[in-house]
Parts: sequence; structure tokens; C-alpha cells
Amino acid sequence: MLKHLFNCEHTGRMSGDERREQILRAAVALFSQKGFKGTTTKEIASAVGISEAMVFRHFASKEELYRALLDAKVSGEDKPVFPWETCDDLKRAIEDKDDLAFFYNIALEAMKKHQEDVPFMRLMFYSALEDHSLAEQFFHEFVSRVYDFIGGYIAERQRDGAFREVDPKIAVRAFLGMMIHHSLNNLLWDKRRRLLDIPLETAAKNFAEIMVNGIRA
Amino acid sequence: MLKHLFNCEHTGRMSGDERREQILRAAVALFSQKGFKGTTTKEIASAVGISEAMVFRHFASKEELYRALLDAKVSGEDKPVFPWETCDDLKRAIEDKDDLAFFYNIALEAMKKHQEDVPFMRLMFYSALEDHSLAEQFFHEFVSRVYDFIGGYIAERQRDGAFREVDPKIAVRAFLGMMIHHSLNNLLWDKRRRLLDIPLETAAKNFAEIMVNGIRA
DNA sequence: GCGAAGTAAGTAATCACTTACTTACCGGCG
DNA sequence: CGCCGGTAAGTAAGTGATTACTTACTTCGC
Repeated sequence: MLKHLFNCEHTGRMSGDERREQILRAAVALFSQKGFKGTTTKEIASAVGISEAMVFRHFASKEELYRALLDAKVSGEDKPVFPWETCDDLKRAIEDKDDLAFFYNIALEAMKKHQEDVPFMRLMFYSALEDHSLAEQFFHEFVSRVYDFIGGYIAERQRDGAFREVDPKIAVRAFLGMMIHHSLNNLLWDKRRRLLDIPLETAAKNFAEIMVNGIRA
Repeated sequence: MLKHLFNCEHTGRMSGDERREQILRAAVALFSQKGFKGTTTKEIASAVGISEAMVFRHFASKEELYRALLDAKVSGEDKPVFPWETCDDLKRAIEDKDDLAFFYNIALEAMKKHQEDVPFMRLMFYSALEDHSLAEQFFHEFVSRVYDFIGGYIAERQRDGAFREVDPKIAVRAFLGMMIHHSLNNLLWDKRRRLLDIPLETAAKNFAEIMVNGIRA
């Protein structure tokens, strides 16, 4: 019957690995919506369409399922791709020392990713509030690289005499604050009427201009 | 025995109103630490030192207790005080049209409050994630007034020709982003080693300078 | 002595997790 | 080719603990 060729669609028996990832996907969606305590193992099972016992065949406990899911998101196969590794516009901005383009492209790429992976953002936020240790690991592996990269560019431009003397880390925090806060507003108040409903490009452009030039005329 | 004069300390019988507020205080601490689903009514009761049934004499349900607590925090007796109503330095900055002082004092006052009432901040973030409707009410009553105030100042300075033409709302979001993101970092990673550990005054000063002048030399 | 503060001991529902069992798949042997 | 047996996928029906919430009762203060 060649069922195994279509096992991503049919509802019958499935290989262990596929089922495991199916459970993980359902768990991500549910945990990110309702948090760890707010999600039940029964909900996860019926979201996949299997019995609750199958969840516990693949994961020893609800906690382990949560850890596996955070671990996959944080350091898994689809490792976090940093914008400066893929975005040609950003590479060109660095070469040309085009400060506005530098901040614009970072903000745009970051906010695009936030918008694409809302469940991941919510998951990080939940686990930070709920004090799961993997969130700390993430912030010290991923975020500190972001600080180093942007801070490194700022330090270089300071040596050029193009930027005034500020602690680069504080400048990075200010800039990250603009874009993360904007993403956060969008994902938390998504379905409701927003205080500020603008295209990502407009936001990125304005944040870059404020970062470089401020709002003084 | 005049026990009623000391009823905030003794462990015996207490008046209804006092007990009610005692329950609310304990609930704030617990809900803000572990979220709505993560906190049990039994925990709240034993934190106060009473039986669980007493919680349900004062509040019809756990949900109603949570709503009462959010309501008290958001629109209760200690109404949110806006920095421009109390801070003389800020009033003077507005009169003098001292832009740096304007942003500095707002950032400083706001971040001070965030630091003083961490439970309130955590409560807001939890209820935003958990989609409690009172968080929406808060953000449209409180935050929109902040947008109006800061945005109003920016618009005035644009008419003066002192600020360039930007959508004031975007500028407000950028500025709020810097300070809220900084407060968030502090409260989420409080006990652990931080990426950036600086006094509030330093942060406020740098955020104001970036907001007004950017980082260009 | 009456009403309000207070509790012990429940309730049914739900939680994470287990046990005992059944079913489908697949490779190898006759 | 067929059939067979081991193994892994799958489930129904539980487990005791915990949940939010109640009831029936007691105790204190004015």
C-alpha cells in the first residue's frame, strides 16, 4: 500500500521519529499559547490525534518534553541564523560603513524573524517569566553574540571618529530595546487594535535614524 | 485586650476588610512569581496563614480574585501616578524646553518605578501572555496617555523647528522601547549575572542622549 | 446571643503518569 | 509466495495526587 510514503498525511501508524517531531510541533504551539502550567499532556496528545500514553512513550515526563522542545528551538538543527551571515545588504553596509543602512538592515531582519516565529518569541518570554534555565542559556549564547557584533561595529566607528564616545553595550541595549519592544507590542496585541500599526520597513528606518542621528533637527 | 489595635501583627481573628487586603497582597506576590495557572488557592491561603475556605468567602472564585487584584493594581486606590505630575525636574525641563532633561527625567522616573514594583511588572507581562482582558484595558488607558504626553512634547518641538519630522508615535515607541527593554532585562535576570549592569541614572542619561542626538559624533 | 470569622473535611473534576493489553508492520524462513 | 514471530506503535482504562470549590460545623467579639 506504500503508506510509508505518505505518512506525513495519513492518520494511521507512524514511525517513532516522525511521531516524536509531530508531538514536539504540537507542544510548541500549545506551550507558546498557554504556558507550561496552562497546557495539559492530554491536550498535546489530542492535538496530534493520539492517546496520552504515546506522549509518555516518547518523553519521560512533561518537563522533559518541555526541555526537549526548548533545546531544539535554542540549539537544535535549525540553529539561530544571525542576520550578518545571510543578509547581503548588511554586509555591504558594513563594508561601506553606511551607518544608517547597518542599523536599518539589522532591525528589519530581526523584526522579520520575530514576526515569522511568534511561537518561539512567546516561548522564550514564558520560560523567562517561569524561570526555566534554558532561557538563561539562550540569552547568554545568542544575545551576547548579538551584543558583540553590534557593539563591535559601534566601537570601530568610534575609532573612526564617526561615533561619539558611549559605552557600546548601552548603545546596543538602546537599539535592541527599540526593535524588541516593537516586536513584543506586535505579538502581544496582534489581534486587537494597536497603538501603532506601521510596516516593519517604516519602523526599521525610523529606529535606525534615531539611533544614528537622534530626533534633533 | 485591645487586640484590634494591633491586628496587623497578631495571628488571631481579623476584620473582613483587612483579611481581604491581606489575601490580595499574598496573591499579588504569588501570581506575579508563578502566573495564574501556576499558583494554587491553597498556597495563597497558607501564605496568609488561614484556611482555603476563607479565600472563597472573600472572593467567589480564583478568577475573581485575580481580576480584583489586577483591577486594584490598574485603577485602584493607588492610581498610576504619571511622572509629569510629580517630578519637578521634569516640569522644569518642559518649561525650559531642555530636551535632554525631558527624556532623562522620564526615563529615570519610569525605570525607578519598574524597579520598585517588580511584582506589578511581572503581573502585567503574565496577564499579557495569558491574554487576560484587563491587561488590554491597562495598556489603552495608561500607555496611550504616555504616548499622548511624550508625543505631544515631540510635536511641539517639531513646530519649534527643534526636532526633525518624524511620526511622534514612532519616536515615542523607540524611546519607550529603550527603557522598558532595559527594565525587563533587569527584572528577568535579576539574580543572575547580567549582560549590562549599570546604574539607572547612567542608562537614563545615555538613552536621552541617543534619543535626542543619536550616536553620530 | 447573634452574626461574622474561621475551620475540618469533604466533593467532583482534572492532573501527570502507568499498566496491561492489542494491533500493525517487516524481515526471514520454508 | 505465504506465513510467522518479534518488535515497536498504539490504546483503554486505570493510578494516586492535586485542583478549585463546598458544606456543615465551631468559635470569637461585640
